[in-house]
Amino acid sequence: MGTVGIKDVAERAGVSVGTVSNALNRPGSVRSSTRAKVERAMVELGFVRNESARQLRAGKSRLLAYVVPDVGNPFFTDIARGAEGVAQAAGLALVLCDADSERDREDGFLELLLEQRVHGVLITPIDAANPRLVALADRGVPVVLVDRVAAPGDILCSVGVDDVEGGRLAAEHLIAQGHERIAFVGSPNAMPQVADRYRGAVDATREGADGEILLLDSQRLDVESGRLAAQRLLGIPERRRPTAAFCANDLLALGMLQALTGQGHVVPDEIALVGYDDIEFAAAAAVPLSSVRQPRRELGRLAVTLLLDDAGREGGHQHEHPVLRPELVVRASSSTPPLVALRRGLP
Amino acid sequence: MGTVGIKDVAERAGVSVGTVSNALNRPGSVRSSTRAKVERAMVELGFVRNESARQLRAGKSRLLAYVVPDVGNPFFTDIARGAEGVAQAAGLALVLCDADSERDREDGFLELLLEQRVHGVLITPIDAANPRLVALADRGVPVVLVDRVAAPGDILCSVGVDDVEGGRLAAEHLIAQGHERIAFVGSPNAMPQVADRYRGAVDATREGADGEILLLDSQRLDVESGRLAAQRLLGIPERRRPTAAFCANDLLALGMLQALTGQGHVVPDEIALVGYDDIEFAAAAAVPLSSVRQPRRELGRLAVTLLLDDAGREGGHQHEHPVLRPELVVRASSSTPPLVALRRGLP
DNA sequence: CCGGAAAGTTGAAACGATTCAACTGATCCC
DNA sequence: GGGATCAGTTGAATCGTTTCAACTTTCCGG
Repeated sequence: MGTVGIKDVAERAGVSVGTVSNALNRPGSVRSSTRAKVERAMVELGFVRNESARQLRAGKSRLLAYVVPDVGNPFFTDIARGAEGVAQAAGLALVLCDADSERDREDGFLELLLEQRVHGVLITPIDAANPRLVALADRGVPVVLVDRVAAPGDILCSVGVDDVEGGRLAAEHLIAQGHERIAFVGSPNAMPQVADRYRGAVDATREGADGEILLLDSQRLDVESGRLAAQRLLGIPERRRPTAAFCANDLLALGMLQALTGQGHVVPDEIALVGYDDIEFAAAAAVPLSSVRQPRRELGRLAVTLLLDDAGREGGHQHEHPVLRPELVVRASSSTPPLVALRRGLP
Repeated sequence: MGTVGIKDVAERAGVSVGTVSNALNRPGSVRSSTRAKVERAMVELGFVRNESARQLRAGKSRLLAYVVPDVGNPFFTDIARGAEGVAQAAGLALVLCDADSERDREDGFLELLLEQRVHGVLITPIDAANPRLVALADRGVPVVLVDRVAAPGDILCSVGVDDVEGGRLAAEHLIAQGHERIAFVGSPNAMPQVADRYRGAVDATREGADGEILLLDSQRLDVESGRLAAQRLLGIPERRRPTAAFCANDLLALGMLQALTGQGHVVPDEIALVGYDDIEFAAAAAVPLSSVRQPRRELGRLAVTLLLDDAGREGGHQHEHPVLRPELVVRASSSTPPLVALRRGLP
């Protein structure tokens, strides 16, 4: 009574295996009375199609994978949500692979996915220069880099958000609120995304003329690092201390917020904060956090769309690199209250 | 130049396909000089094993899936982290499937996983009575229910946390802090986990004699619902208003915290808060949140361990239903400050 | 240097679904 | 009635790997 195959169904229904297969894949081409017989047999025997066998013949599976560096970060799960919708509409299932910030895991997944002959791979790579990515593409598995602005030599599709613009938006906003000394919290050297945000902020202060940016380097982008950054900020003598901080992501900003208010400093009066990503918890903070919102779901949707296009064409697929625009969401953490504004001589 | 198969490798290396397969799966049984030849051929041709074909023969894949109701909830991703470790050690890869709280999606994934003949399925089901779960197990796919305390008729493995105990811990703590009117925020009717937490809290007040519980029903367990619950709480005349709220999860508690402080109410002086799950953002809130911590990673590890045990035995596998103990983490949101304690006549 | 055990290698037969050219009957029209 | 057409149906070949009984080679003690 091992497993029920198409053959058992055929026998039971008194037809050939070809007919069962047709009933399954091209129902229209089978006389309805026959189809009924087959369907009944399938139910009676509890038949479940063996996807491995189908794949073996088809050469491709119906799985789409999104390899993320950290499933714990709501930013990525939101992208996944967006991607899932489009994937499902195309008859593909999206599964998530969590590399947990480890290259080895990421490599392990890529290897597995290649062996599985998955339909396609979305990935926010720990290192976009990983040769496995190109190897995958060479073997005919469409790959799309997610949350990545194309670099010159890129030969893969990618979707990204204009982080320079995002950094600029945040800094311009803070300057408009009257801040002249602004801290940037993050690690521009570790991640290109962060480098861009930093650059955008620096550009804005250059143009604004009377702003300056202080870099508070923070290797990791998590809540704990935010708390530490707050300590360092408070260690600066008050005369020279920045009156605002722009954080490379919301986790950092939340950490700072906690440390600052925990020590009696009022946000935004003493120190204004702007985060990045606009995760759900940003709005839910005790002092709702201003943040640069990335169109996450759109990013996911777009990524799958590109991937399907790539998979669709035979060979000649032009790789694309769309870049979306971020948007500043202003909340209490950076809205200068009237009194403070007056003190700073703002309109 | 289509795809490179084991046959091409065999030809190139001047051996038979059987030998290539052996070199791949039982390297010890192949003379090392032969193995070297084979390996070289594989590299030269860029051979990648076709997992579908292997599966077809083996009857089972090396994929483990965890079907979650909501990847956006850090609680589940932490469980996944725990699970991943054990899975990897066993040579299996764990993928996440996000049902997004929709039954149809969940069903879709289960169907797919069955067709893929996955090695096993972990699931935190939207509805544990879903017949597909048992169907899966009947077809020989090990299934483990996660975050589920076994109900009498259960014929699947499960791992859970004692939510009655968790509810009790939270309520006892609040009572010890001098609170006599306590609100429970959540939807005991929709989810058994929440029902248990509620029951534990009610039990505690019964025994504590001078406590009482007010149920603030909230269908969903997200931040937005928490904000709404806060409104309803504040709508109660102050004389009769609870002085503490125990929320069915941290998202609710964070929502309440935001709404309360946003309207000038001081937590914990006026209203104390306790959440559930102890997600990372709980500690990072502006008023750090007390919460009942569930051993999430341990839950994940245990689930995979059970699953592997189930998969290992031939037929006679005793289903197990371990239940772990939660732990209360007290932070500022429910620590009665000295002055208030004095007013309430506490030691 | 022989016999036999051990080690290494071979190749054909699975695994289960899909495909497709060939076949079978109907149906229709002149 | 004969030929053409068409809708359904058939079953053998195929996908790429694993398995395993049979075979060959190597090794060793006597």
